[in-house]
Amino acid sequence: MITSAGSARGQETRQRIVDVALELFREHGYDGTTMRAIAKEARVSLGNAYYYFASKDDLVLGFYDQLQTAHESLAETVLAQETELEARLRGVVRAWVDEAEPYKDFAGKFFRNASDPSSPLSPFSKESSPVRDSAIALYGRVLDGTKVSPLVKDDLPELLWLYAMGIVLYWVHDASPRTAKTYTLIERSVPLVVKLVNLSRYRLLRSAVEDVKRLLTDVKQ
Amino acid sequence: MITSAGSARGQETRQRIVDVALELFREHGYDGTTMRAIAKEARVSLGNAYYYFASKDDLVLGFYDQLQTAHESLAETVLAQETELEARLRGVVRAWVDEAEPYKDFAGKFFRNASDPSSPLSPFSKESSPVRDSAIALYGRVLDGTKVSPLVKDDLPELLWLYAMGIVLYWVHDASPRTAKTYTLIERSVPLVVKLVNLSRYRLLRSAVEDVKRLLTDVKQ
DNA sequence: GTCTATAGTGGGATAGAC
DNA sequence: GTCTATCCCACTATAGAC
Repeated sequence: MITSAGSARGQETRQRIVDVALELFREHGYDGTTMRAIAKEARVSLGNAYYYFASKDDLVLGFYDQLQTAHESLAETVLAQETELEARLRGVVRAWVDEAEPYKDFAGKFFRNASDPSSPLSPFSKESSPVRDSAIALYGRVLDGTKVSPLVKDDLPELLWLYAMGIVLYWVHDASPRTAKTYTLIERSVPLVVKLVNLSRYRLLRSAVEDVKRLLTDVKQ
Repeated sequence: MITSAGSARGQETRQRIVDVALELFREHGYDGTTMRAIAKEARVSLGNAYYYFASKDDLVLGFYDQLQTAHESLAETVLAQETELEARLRGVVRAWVDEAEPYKDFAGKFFRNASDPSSPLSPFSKESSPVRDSAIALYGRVLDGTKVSPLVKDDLPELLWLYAMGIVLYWVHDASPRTAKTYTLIERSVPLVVKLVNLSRYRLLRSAVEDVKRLLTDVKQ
């Protein structure tokens, strides 16, 4: 969330606006939905809608937030069942695609803004850092109970999140029926990622791993 | 360019609009530049500007086109001098960053366009735009005269281009002074990429290479 | 702090005459 | 190909109610 708590009534209004917005987005697309229509449908004044959301784009952050929460709870059921890194990672990434499916049609519009660095919607922006942090934390939990070289354990959550962002990027552009190709990509790439992670155990690759780690610290913004 | 030729006078008007737009974008940023201001400065009516460019974003595509051409010619001088894969790749990628530098402030807006799946310019879209093809071809020329395993030679141009897209993605979000961090990233990652390419020579990794190749063919849109 | 109502402004985009 | 006139809508401003 962007704003701090507020009263119960405020939270309710806020939620109602997000809900209505998502419904209308799904129905008429992002551009086809006006702030006036959202306000009307949510039974608030236009000004009041802007009281809660600084801009139309800002509403999308509410969507991110909701999606993240839904993903988290779906992911937890996966993590409760699976113990192998491969199954855990695949399950969690798949859960995101499952969860986001109904919004596929207008996700492109969001992503368009999200890839603008000056937009608060950018996954790398300051504004989305709470969402980002909890997403990264989720990929940290993917590693729970698995055997991972301590050499990379600290960096892995962020790297796995980055990998998942790559999947999202692909998904947004995936026009195959029911995004079948995205599922194929996950199926095929997760084992590769896991192999790579396991390789980091070997002495032989220690210097290469150190190289990558140094690259990351130097280059992290 | 998007539209076909048109008359000489039309081409002139069109070019004038692009030139003015780039100048104003650089001066006041993308959002700070209105279509009205562009039209006025280019001495055409607002409607006439829209005759040539379907949208404000569309104007940015003119910029992309111009940048691509400039990059290619700068890259050629690099390729004429260097013979080692590492130096060639580093030089070509650096050339892009050098060339794009003056436009850094509003380059994000361009990137936004490119990552819109519904945009024909989307670098990941099926209908390969000529610009994308010539960019990939450029990374093919990076390999000229270098020793690369025939197992990967066919896929490498596209993969190197993908790597370069990753650098661009980073650059767009890079807020360090004179994008120093992007240059660091190039400096550190190019050797890793080259090492990886050289590793593909070894029998030991043949199955892994085949895995990746199969992944690519299955997942290519 | 939450909300209404209303009246703007600015700028992207379009229609249709010439 | 070029214009003028207009539309639409995100967003702002303001003044006040509870």
